[in-house]
Amino acid sequence: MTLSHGFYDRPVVQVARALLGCVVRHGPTAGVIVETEAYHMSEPACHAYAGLTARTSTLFGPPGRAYVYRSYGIHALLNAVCEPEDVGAAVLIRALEPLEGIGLMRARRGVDDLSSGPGKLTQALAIGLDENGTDLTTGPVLIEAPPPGWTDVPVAVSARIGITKAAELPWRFAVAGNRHVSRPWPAERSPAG
DNA sequence: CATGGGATTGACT
DNA sequence: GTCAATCCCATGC
Repeated sequence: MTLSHGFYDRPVVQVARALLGCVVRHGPTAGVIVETEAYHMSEPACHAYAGLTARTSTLFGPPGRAYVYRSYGIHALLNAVCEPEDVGAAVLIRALEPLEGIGLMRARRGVDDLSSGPGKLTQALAIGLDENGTDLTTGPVLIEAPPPGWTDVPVAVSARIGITKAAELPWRFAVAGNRHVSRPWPAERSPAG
């Protein structure tokens, strides 16, 4: 079942956590979200921190839309816009566990590592800048509720990756123990050290 | 109009 | 571990 706009009209950190186990679908290809990060206009790592510009207009738009942008001139990264209109916030989809259309995804990628990273999953699902601003409840890119077996998954939390500002915020979420995450999960601190 | 930086990935040492 | 590739956009003159 496709998620409603109301799902996204909540604090972005809450949505980032709730998206774990949900399904991203684009045409014949689909995958289960196993890693996310939250971004909010109140902290400098978020593109919306600079205010409303041509680039960030999608972030400040209504919740439930896709924010797709180009990173390092090479990769397209997929986000889900959250919180009410005029609040710049989004959840970055960082990793998927392949679910449907795996053969097509492998053909697009050319390797066996299909979607364990934000730039990889957009290539596997053929999501590009054309999808920026499209509605995640009507497509072409859809996000659906967790399938059987993916509800109430155990959640691991850590700091966000690959940023230089506000890097200390614990706004990265993943399905605990899942092997499709983008980078090795930080070892949990044990009493023995 | 010129310049600088970035929420990444892949290849190489 | 280190480093280059490469496009869009924000900023400054």
